[in-house]
Amino acid sequence: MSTTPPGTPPAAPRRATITDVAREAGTGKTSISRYLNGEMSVLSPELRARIEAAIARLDYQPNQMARGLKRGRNRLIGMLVADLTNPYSVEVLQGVEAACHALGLMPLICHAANEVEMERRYLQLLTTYRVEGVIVNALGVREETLRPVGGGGIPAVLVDRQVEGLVADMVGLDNRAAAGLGTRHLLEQGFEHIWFVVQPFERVSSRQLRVQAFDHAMRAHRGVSGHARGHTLVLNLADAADVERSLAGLDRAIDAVSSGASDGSGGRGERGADTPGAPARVALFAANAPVALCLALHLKARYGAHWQTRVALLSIDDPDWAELAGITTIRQPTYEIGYRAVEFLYERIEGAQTDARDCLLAGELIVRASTSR
Amino acid sequence: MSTTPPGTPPAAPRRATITDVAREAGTGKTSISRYLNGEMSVLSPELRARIEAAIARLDYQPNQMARGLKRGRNRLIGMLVADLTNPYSVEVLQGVEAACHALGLMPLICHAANEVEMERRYLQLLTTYRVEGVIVNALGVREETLRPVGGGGIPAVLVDRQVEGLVADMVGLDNRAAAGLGTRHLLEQGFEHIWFVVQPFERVSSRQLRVQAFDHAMRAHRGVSGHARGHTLVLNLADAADVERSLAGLDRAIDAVSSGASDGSGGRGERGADTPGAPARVALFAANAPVALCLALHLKARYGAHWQTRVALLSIDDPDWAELAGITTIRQPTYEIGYRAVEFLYERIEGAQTDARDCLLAGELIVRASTSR
DNA sequence: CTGTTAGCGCATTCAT
DNA sequence: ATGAATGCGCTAACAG
Repeated sequence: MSTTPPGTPPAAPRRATITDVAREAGTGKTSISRYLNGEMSVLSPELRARIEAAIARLDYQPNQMARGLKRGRNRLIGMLVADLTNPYSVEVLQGVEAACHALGLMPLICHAANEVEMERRYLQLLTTYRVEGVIVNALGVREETLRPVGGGGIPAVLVDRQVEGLVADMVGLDNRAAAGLGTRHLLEQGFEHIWFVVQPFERVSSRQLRVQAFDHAMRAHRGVSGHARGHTLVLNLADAADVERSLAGLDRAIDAVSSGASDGSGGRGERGADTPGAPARVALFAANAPVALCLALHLKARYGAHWQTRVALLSIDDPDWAELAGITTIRQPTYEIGYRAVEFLYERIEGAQTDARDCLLAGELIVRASTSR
Repeated sequence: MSTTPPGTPPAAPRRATITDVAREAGTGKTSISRYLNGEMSVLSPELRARIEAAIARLDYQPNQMARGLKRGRNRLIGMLVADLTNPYSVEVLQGVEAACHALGLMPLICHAANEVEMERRYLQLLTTYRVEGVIVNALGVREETLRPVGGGGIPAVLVDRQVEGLVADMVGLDNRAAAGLGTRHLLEQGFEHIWFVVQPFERVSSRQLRVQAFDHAMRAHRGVSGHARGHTLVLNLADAADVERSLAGLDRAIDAVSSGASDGSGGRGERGADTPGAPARVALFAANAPVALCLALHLKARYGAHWQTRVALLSIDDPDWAELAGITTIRQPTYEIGYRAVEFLYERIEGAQTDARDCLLAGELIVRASTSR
């Protein structure tokens, strides 16, 4: 017969289709379809058994593409990630995956690698694959390139960053609260000069919010009791030259502060690692993990392994190496961010018509050695 | 007319189809299809212009699903990643993406989060979406669950790990060479006790190879001049209790070595951070970054910030924090691994019938403070 | 309960 | 050079 001998599955040259199964089971395609969609109550046990057998024999797997084409939904959602290199993104992803899993969705993950052009390309590609919705954590998307998405197009929810001009659900860290939390921590620790270091804003709303909140907290402090001073430094990590320039400036500024207080060892500071005479009074507040890493590497190069005794460091984001390096951080509820994003998206896919919602989740301060005096 | 007024694209409730475009352009669907497939030579400039206009007006985007259904290939490939948390994976991914981009493929990234069950699920899901091939970097897939794949099924290429019983292309680090390289480095540095620390083998061939190469290098050394001793420690990172137990054992062993040479402070070793009297003669060789991080964290907890003066650490994989922590590593050519994997896969998708090939790429030793004496 | 029919959006013969 | 017809694999009315 045409039945495949049990021991030797000669690797089907062509995947079986629903028609094959129908023939094999001696019935119509409809019944097969019904079986696939779990409409068991409407199938005689006898038929059902035959179908089951046929499916097994043919190792049949329904073609999702075809199903999608027919019913108009393919259970695919797009997940646009600006930078997978950032542990934050990976963690969010885990939440997304878990939620998708739970809701029967399949996330199509697109990694734009910090390239705005890539983001555009992927967004368009996702559209082309007719994803039912997208979760966007992008660097440079503008309202226009997201036009097909969001509004009248496919549902979208933003992660971490708002997109100007686009009304869509958003879920992310409560940036104001987080930056305030961090700033106050540094103030309480008695640091007198605090630099908030952040990447160029591009279109990333969260970066702006964090800076603003930092400024706000600094001002509030000055109003009360403080004399601490806050500064902002923009660091374009994508541009090595710019980074070097900016860090050199930062170094000079730090030297000025130090010399003004203890020894006058300004200039290029020849690894003053072993002179903890002048307790650190300057702190760096990194807006996210990549920035923090860049700063830490620089500080280590400049002050040696004991750089922590010279300048304090605090970072939003809590990468796994923070513990190892002993860096105080503000951990984001990444997993939950991802999970909620999918939930929001799902509601809209299912037709919910609510206004755009914002879901701001709180960060958690994790104090380590880098900010203790 | 039904033409949409230029200024107000009221957000198409339903995406335009090829039929819409045909109607809009006043022609048949065939011509549209030809236009989409770049068969320009066969279209009158006049018609071509009309089509272009219609497409623009309707913001038409061909439905990839439908195309795929028709022509039997959807340009989708699956990329199964065991653990995105491991920077190695993300880096490989970048290579994969670049190659896909160049070849007109769309990678469907699946993150199994170190769960064998997930791997099975995703593999089956990919099959269901009729991907044209898969790149597999999995933890526990067996030949059987990969049966539909590989052999007679869809093309597959393995990354980093071989799958027993499955004949498929493989690309990854030259593990033997890399482990040998690392071992010899430690030997040259004069370390006398070296522990190779690795996660449970599961079905991961690369882990076995690394251990073997380590043993081999140690034996070779003993044969010549050495008296250094090599040990192996299996660390199940997924099981906190096991980790604790194993590390405790390691601690005792290290203490034994130390006491045998200088002071006899065995036992629980109360943070001997400030007794650099006994130069480190023991080294830990981590089989990959997650293991290295685990070890580093433990050492730091036990010996304090100066743990590096007590025991050396070397790791395969070169995560970004290695530089910060000053850990010697063997960097894998991750990007290239990903790129090559896609190239291999593409060849097979295009019908190449070569035997299974192995592509072993060399690792690069990056010496940092953690292994200098 | 079960089978027949008619498309989903597109690429492809095959005519014209 | 162009269009009409057919079918990819599947679901969703409609009949029986």
